[in-house]
This record gives sequence, C-alpha cells and structure tokens, in this order.
Amino acid sequence: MQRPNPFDAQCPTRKVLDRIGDKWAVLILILLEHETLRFNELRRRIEAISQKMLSQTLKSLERDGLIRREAFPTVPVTVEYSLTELGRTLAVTVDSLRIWAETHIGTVEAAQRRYDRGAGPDLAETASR
Amino acid sequence: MQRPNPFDAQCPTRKVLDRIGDKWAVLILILLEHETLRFNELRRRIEAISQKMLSQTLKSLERDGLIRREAFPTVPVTVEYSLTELGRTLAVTVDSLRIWAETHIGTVEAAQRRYDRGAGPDLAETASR
DNA sequence: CGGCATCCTGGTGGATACTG
DNA sequence: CAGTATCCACCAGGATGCCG
Repeated sequence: MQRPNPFDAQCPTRKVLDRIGDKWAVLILILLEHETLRFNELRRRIEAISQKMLSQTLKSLERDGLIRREAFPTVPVTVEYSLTELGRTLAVTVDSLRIWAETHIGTVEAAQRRYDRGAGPDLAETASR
Repeated sequence: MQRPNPFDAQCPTRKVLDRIGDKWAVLILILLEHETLRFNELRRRIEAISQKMLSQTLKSLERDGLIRREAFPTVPVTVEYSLTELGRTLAVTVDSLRIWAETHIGTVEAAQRRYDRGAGPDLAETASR
C-alpha cells in the first residue's frame, strides 16, 4: 500500500491533521484526558467558546470515534462526555504539543520581539554564491 | 510563576497552539524537517497552497523563530528556508501527530461510517441514574 | 440542562496583476 | 525567482431565540 502523502490535498491523513488544527478540538481532548465532563462544565472550562462551537466540535469528535457521549434521562437531562480508547491515544500525543508550547513560549516571544524590532535582524544573510 | 492555562483565551500558550492549528504551518515544518527548500520548491510540494498563504505562513514562522530565511543575491534571487534549532524541536513533536494520523486514519474513517449510518449508534446510552 | 435553527457580519484566503 | 498589492467572495463562527 502506498504511503499516505499529507501534502496531497485529497489525502485522508490531511483530514486528521485538519481536525487537530481545530483549536477547540485540541482543548477538549486535553480537558477530557483526565476526567469525564458535562456539556456546561466544558463550556465553563473553556473560556470564550460559544455553545455553537462547543456542540459542533463535540459532535465531530464523537463522529471520529474520539469521544463518547452518554445521555442520562434525568430532568433536566444530563450528558457526559469522555474519551474513547482511541481518543486517549490522541490526547496523549496532543498533550505533548501543549507541553512544547508551555516550555518554549518564552523563546518564541523573544524571537517575535527581535523580529518586530529590526526589519532586517541578521545581516549575515548576504552570503556569496 | 503560575502555570499557563491554555483554556484562558489570553494565555500565550494558546497562541502557540493556534499557530500549530494552522495546517500550512504544520506541513511546512514537516517538509523542512529533513531538508532546506526554496520558495517555489515548497510551493510545488504542498499541493494547492496559494503563494499568498505560503509567503504569509513562512513570514510568521520566521517571526516565531522557527525557521530561518536566507536570501542569496543571485539573478534571479535565490531564497532558502530551513528550520532553526527551536523549529527542529517543534517539528519532531508535530511529526508525531502526522504519525498518529497515518496510524489511526483507518479507525477514524470506520468510526465516521458507523456514525453516519445510524443516527443513534449505541442504544446502551439510556443507563439509569 | 443541553442543545438546534436562524440570521448576519468580519476576516480568511483565493485570484489576479504587478515588481525588484 | 520570490515575492507584494489589491480586490472580493465566501463561510466560519458569534448573537439571539426557542425547545425537549
């Protein structure tokens, strides 16, 4: 079988990458990694997410088999979201991104300030050829 | 110092996460992980990216200190892009995402088909409380 | 509580043309 | 070759209102 090529726009692997590209999805995966949460609990935890985006993101994560949705017929209704086994493996991987971000945020911000200060940071770039 | 909280919209860590959320950025990092490339080479490799998005993405990656841009005064001008040390560490992390995607794409697609088939996949969801 | 339907806007990104 | 500049269409996503 041929190796998936994420640089091809049609590649299914690219679709997965796009899904991860969704920042809300990433945050939800990280949150659910350690506990089961209800809809409004998620809403409160993720500052500034609209309920539209939350419900939309939850639905596609469920469709992808990454999270499990359980509804309990209480009044009012109670709905719990948790990771599936598959989701758990992705959450671990994604969490390493969060860790990278937390670790290197300082370096990145310093680079940004340097870049913003001088339009031409390094003059060594005019090497001969 | 207080732990960065990516669920707070203002958190700088979230900004990094958002950057990774950019699918083009991810693809560029992966491409540059193993070789230095010129502008139009990148353009050819990443199917369907517009030159606007490419140049825009390259610029912000450079600003973040993740890639290095070197221009050579040949005619016509030659520009090479490569990863910085910082960029290399991120590329490694991001690459694990690509691997996850390639590994589990089959499972995800199966889950999607199951979900799309029956609107109510599992009936066990009506547990008592 | 946990959503869905509708409406509406701003900003993302494509297409095109031009330049050093 | 490696971009920048301009214009513009589209739709992601916020706001609001309603419902089981």
